[in-house]
Amino acid sequence: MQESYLPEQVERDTQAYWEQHQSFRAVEDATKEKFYCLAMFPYPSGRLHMGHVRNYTIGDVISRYQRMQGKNVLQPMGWDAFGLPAENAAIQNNVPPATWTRANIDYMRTQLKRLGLGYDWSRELATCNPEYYHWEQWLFTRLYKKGLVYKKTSPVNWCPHDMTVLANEQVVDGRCWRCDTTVERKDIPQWFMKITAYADELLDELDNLSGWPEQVRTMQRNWIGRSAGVDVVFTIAHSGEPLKVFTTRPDTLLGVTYLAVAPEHPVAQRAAKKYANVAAFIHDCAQVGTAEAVVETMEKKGIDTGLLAVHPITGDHLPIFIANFVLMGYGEGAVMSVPAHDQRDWEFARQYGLPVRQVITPIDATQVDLRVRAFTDKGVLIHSGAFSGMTSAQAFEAIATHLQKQHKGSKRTTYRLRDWGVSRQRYWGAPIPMINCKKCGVVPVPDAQLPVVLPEDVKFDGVASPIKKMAKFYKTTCPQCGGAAQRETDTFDTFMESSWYFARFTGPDNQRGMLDKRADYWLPVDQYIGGIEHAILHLLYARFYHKLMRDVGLVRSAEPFTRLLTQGMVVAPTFYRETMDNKKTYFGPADVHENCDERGRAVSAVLKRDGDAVRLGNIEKMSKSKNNGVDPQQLINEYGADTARLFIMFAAPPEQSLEWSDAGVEGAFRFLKRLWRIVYEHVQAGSAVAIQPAVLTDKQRILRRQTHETIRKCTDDMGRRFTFNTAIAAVMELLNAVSKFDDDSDQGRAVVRETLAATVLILAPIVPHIAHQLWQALGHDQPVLQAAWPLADDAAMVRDTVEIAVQVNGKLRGRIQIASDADRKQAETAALAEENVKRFLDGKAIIKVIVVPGKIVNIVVAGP
RNA sequence: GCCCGGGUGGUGGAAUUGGUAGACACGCAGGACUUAAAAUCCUGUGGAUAGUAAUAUCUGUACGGGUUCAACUCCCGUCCCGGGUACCA
Repeated sequence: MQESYLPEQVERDTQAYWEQHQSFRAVEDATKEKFYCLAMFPYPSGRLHMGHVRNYTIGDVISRYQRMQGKNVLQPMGWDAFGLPAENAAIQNNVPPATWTRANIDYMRTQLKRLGLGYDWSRELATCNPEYYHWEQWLFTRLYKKGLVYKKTSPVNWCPHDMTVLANEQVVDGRCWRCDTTVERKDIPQWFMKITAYADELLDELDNLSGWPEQVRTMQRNWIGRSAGVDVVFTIAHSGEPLKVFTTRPDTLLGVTYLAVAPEHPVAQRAAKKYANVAAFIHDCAQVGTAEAVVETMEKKGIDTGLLAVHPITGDHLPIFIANFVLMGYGEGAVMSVPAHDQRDWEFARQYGLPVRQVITPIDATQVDLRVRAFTDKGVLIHSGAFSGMTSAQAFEAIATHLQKQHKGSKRTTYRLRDWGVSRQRYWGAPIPMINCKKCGVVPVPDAQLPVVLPEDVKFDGVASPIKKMAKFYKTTCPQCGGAAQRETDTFDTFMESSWYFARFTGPDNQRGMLDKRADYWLPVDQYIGGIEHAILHLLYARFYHKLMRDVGLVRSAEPFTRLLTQGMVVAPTFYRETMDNKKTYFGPADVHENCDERGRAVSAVLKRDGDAVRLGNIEKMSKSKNNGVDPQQLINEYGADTARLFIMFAAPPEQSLEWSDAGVEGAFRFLKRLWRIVYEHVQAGSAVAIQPAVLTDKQRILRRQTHETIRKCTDDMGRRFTFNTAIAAVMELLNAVSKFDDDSDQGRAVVRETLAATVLILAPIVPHIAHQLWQALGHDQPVLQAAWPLADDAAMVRDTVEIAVQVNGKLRGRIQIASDADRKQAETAALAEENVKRFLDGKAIIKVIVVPGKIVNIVVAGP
């Protein structure tokens, strides 16, 4: 054993050992309990950042911990390789997205290997490979035949200057990020998957996902947003045409004072033909992107169409407005407005001088002032004819029934969840396997012609997808009639690939099918780990996809991920400069020098390169687009992978977001050096005998007790709570105790040997390289990788006395030592006898005494 | 706007079921070792007051209220920060 800790050498040797022994190769074995541990695969952006290090270290720690519990562990890794950044790089640097992406993968793979992550690399996959997306295309054509896939028009962000579709990220303050042109909404035909057909199951199954954080389940519930409501049919005066709206508050129907329709609604279009100002308003409404956050925060505007609607119950004539916040395609594209009982309607009515008609009054009959705001709670109906006096709940049923009888409405369950639009007008994605034939219409590509391979040798001569102009790609023959036909040139949303990769890892070499029986050995994933930013979209799509695969007979389970750990983001400051045309250029934290105030907060910053000021942005998740990722490479080069892993795990519990700072890395490194030295000095002094518990001295017993208490705590922290930071802290305390323990006797050394062995075993999942070496040094023939997790011995943890706190009126006044088996009476007597406590009881009447065994005694006295 | 989180010393964080706030670590200060430095080791470290000191008292978990014998923890309200918001992944 080396005297000093040389991480580079330790890590090189250990990794060579793993490589040589194929230590992480996962093999299906029906006789062993399996554990499939998966961390969300990365987008190959170029280099790892600290968020990756955190994500993959957590996964590796859990994998290694489970392995020490005797499980047959699968931990794979792959690449979410399609996506927008590759196209941006292609446009900027004139390099094909495939080339750029594969180079990034190669570099990032070496970085992951350097971190010592125990992956079964034989299962590696990249979603941009035809062998992968082949099966996604295959499934899509199956779903088309099942009626779960359809085409409809839907709005996109359109840049009229670049003549291209923009992602929401490419729209900055309503303008194109490249040319600063105001973005427009434009309707184009796109493919959709019927996720709403699974809405009930996706919602109801959340109740059974007990291994998921409640927070994530709540977010998904709200996102799916099942609500009961009523379709209400108004009619347009004069023409008598129906105008359907949906409401979750039919009890307020008698309070409707106007209707509002989307600018794209046929009623609005008709009014536009008649009135120039209406046409201008509609044109105005389209000058905004499609993002919900933008639509919901923009100024609410409307215009009167001049048309009137007839109320289905009262027959009143109500104005029909066009409103910029009503969206075509969500629901009916038209809403009924009840200013008295909906805050947005109230504000709109006030702005345009529309009447406010109260029809609900609070149950407790308190006064409501509708001049101040809308009253949005449920209550009792007034001014509602035959329905007056009913509660909101009663009126819901009564009004729905009434409308149904009159054929003017019916009850309906709706979802906030919308069908999944999977078409992208981009190049770097999996081609949608559909053919458009003039004669036969849409025809799916037959199985024998799959995969539809994306041409990789392309040049970007503009910003548009090159395959849209590539006849070689899109010209084809119709599989049905044999005539000339065109391929779909749109590609899939990249969420398609990430929705089933977890399943493909069970058999990535399968050339004949999407999945095989290995899937049912490994699935579902026992532990999934990834950023909280994926709480809704990715995790919901993956759940949906899993059910789709189940329903075509590929898997048996209903849900893909049994337990979910959502790690908090690693966030970092952003720095940018703004040009005259509002374009922002972001600079990495490594290229910037921050000036801090006396409290350590950054107040200004300059670019190191030129010394000129840059602006401070928000502190955000590390990302390519904001250029605020911190590359772990320097850290690893300087201190080694174990220090990097230990530091990131010690910095905070995994679910908490973490503002990046490398202050404290030294501490992690110091700890490993200390551990190495203590083990070195211990083994240099010779071997150790077996512990004889009966003959131990008090000090020996105390150290041994702390060892076993630490094992117990760390087992809970690492196996159940996932609070690796507190497990590490407990091990640090244990090591502090060992260095204070000065006893060279045989039994003294035996106790130290046991403590050091436990320390190495507990740390093995976190710092596997140093643990591998130290385990050998402590005299074990088997590698630590094959060692079992240590067991806490109850007999070693027995305590004779415990310290408990004594409070008077809830304030701490003293501490007492009492026998650990003392009863309440004994604890109370001891507490009352404590000197400082007696001072506070002096001359006061004791009202009661609360005893919490093993914790606290609180004496409640009268008076001040 | 809406949905979901978070806010504790100079810093990262601990307090697991309502029961001793600040474990562990960083930083800082002082000391030991050294010709010196690095490394290492030891001691102290929320704020205030009193005391030579041991120690004691008051105060303190974003802010304002409340429940309770007892609140970082539960409830109501406010502010600030982060994530998502369906084409960033």
